[in-house]
Amino acid sequence: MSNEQPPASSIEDDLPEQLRIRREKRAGLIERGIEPYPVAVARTASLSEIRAKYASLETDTATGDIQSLTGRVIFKRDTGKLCFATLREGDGTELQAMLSLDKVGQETLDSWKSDIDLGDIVSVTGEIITSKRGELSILANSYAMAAKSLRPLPNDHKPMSEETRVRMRYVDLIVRPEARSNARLRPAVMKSLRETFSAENFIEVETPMLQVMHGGAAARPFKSFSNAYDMDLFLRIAPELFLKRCVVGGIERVFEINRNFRNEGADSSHSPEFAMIESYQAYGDWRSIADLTRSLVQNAAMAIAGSHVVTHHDGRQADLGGKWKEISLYEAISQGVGETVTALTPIDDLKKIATKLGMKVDPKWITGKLAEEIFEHVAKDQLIEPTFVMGFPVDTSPLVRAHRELPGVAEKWDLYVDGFELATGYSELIDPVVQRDRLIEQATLGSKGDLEAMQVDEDFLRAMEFAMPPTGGMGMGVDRLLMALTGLGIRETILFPLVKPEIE
RNA sequence: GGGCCUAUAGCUCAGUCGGUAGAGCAACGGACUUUUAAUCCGUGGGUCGACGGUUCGAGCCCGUCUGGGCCCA
Repeated sequence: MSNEQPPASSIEDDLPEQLRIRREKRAGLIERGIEPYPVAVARTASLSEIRAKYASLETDTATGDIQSLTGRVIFKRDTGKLCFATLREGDGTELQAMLSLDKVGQETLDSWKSDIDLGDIVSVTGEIITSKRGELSILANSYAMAAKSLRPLPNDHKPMSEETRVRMRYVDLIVRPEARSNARLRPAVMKSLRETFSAENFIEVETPMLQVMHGGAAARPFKSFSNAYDMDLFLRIAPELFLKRCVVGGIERVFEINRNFRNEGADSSHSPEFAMIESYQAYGDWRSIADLTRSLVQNAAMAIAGSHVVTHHDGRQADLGGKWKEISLYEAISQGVGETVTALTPIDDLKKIATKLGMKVDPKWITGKLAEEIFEHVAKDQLIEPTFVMGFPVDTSPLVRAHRELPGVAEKWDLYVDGFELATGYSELIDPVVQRDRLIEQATLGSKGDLEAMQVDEDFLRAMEFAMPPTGGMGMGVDRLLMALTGLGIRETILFPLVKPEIE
């Protein structure tokens, strides 16, 4: 509780007109003994319950059913002796309230007109009727303020700018139907994912987000500090190394859905914090885990769209059904550049190809990284329908086992949908000696200035030395799954994306 | 990292050639017992993102910075 408040006058003087007037109305209510924020108001049913109960009531009908309903006032039409208002509740259901002089009396009608503003939350008690125009309504005997809004709602007829929507999602949720449905889409997808995992006997675990070592992906971490332990801690960039410890311990089918943090740029498909699914299946491999991934995506589509064909917010349809296309990374590169490229193609040849394509080549890129960049340059945009890109370079995949036939290639796929990377999957590297060599190689890159390189996690290696069974593993971005299902940008799939503070 | 666009009333946006700041919704006052983006009459509301410059004069031209968006790498 704060006792120190600046003098009320200094606040009020600076406020814009509409905010000042609403604060004055709040003060006026208190002065007249009316609580603008009561501890409780009458409510006997939700608006949607009333809508369902009287789904087909004839025009100009009185039901005799007395109810107390609550909602936010989003439209107000005051006439001399009969006032109309539209109430809206959280899921977007609306119902009309009517206040007539002969039911509520002059005093109540006047207070309704002067005290109630757009945005206020009210409780109305009265009979459920239909108006002469057929609108299902509650004809008030009385009303009560449930909560006074001190800020005016934005114009309900013009969409808010993208920035305002993100900065004030609470207002976005009040005024924009799509914001409400998007907010409910995500939990529906999460539920579906967990059901799919459960049906396949996968167990959900939670592993550390604050980590002593960061690992499991190529990314720059957020760094923090523990006062109690007097040491640096990192926000995790991936849960991979802990989930593999689970598999060593005998949790043969394991998954985690939780937040990762990467200290990198933000754009329409990257957020500094993002939800990620990771899953490991003992005695599986990159193909079995690809099947699981497809089930997860297709079941999620079914859960929210009732079909494997999903309709994006702009009306475009995307077919996520059936068995998905597979292409080989190096074949795609070869086709894209018009000459044969394999994992054994020397880096100097790759550099020539990249230069010919007009790409800017970072001299720090290793051979595999350059091949991946060339792939993204020539093929990425064409991967609209779901496509598994199979066989990534082994030198950029330090946690993946080598391909059982192709030299220089790892048993790793990336799943592309709509031109972006949705998921990745491996046959996991389980030889602890090879794993150590790979991590030491990474640490060497790190010491040469590769900020995304992995660290040598000795405890992880010790776990591996206790023997991990042959395993398939996958990771999929939840926000990106939402993007693939809806066509929305990442900032629309996340309820409260990071925004820089407003300047005062 | 580079380029382009953008910031004006509570919200969404106009603002011509550099010459007193505009609209719709919202607000305020009034009329109206079947409205539903109600209607009609009237009124008020602005640090034009911030700082600097050019100019007799800047929302507008120039520079720097900040926020937002898009494209490229």
